[in-house]
This record gives sequence, C-alpha cells and structure tokens, in this order.
Amino acid sequence: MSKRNFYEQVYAVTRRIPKGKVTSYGRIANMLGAPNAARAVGYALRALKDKQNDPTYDDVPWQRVVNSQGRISIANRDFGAQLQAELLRNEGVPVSEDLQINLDNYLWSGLHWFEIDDILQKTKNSDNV
DNA sequence: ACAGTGACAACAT
DNA sequence: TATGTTGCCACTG
Repeated sequence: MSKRNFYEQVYAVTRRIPKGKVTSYGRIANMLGAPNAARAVGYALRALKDKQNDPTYDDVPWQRVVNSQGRISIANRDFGAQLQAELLRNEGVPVSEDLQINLDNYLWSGLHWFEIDDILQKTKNSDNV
C-alpha cells in the first residue's frame, strides 16, 4: 500500500511502550536511527486517525507518546488532548491540568538494540504487519 | 518533480 | 518563564 516502512516502524515501537509509561516523539525517532525525524513521528501517529477503522492499528497506544517536555502537544489540545490525558490517567499515569506528565517517574526506558533490530527486520519492505 | 504541511525539538530573544 | 524562529523528516497533492 502507500504506507512506508517508517510508519510501520513508528507503530511497532509505540506498541512496545508498556502500559503506565510514556516516551517522546524524539526518543522514538532516535530509536529508529533518525534523530531528527521527531516531526515525522508525530505525523505517523497523527495518521492513525485516518486508520481508525483498520483493526491492524487498533492496538497502537498512541496516547503514550508526548513531547520532549513530557507534555501533551498543544496543537492537539482542541480535539484530542483531553482524550489523551484521560486515556493516560486510566492507565495510571498522572497528568496535570496543564497536560504535563512527570517524566522522572513515568518515562519509558526504551528498547534495547536487539529489539530495535528485530523491528527493523520485520518492517523491511513489507505491506504485511 | 516540487512545494506545502505537521500530535517535534533545539535554540534564540 | 514565555514566545518566536529555524532545521528536520516523511508524506501528500
């Protein structure tokens, strides 16, 4: 299909974020070897909105990705920020009223190199996921 | 092929 | 601390 590997890689990493933890767009980009692709990561997650009817992506916990400051994106505020905050709270992640999360306590430690390698292999030139 | 866009991030005022 | 600016990358008409 039209989807590129990068999307799948982002989704794959996001799926590994454990319940009760969060990470940032930039950190995901870093894990995928594209340290400057934070915006692209956000773009990929935003695209999930157009895939809501696709069961393939129902299990992507997009709410566990916030910006580098541990804050839910402002641009998202008007339509999805509150939902994201609610989903996180339901998972046991405290979110302040100004949409801030304490990264000292809830930041995901990330994947190990071999786990990332596994993702890169599985997402290589395939429409299958 | 090319210019525009966005759920980012770092730096500058 | 709070805005504004600039660089990035992948995706889209």
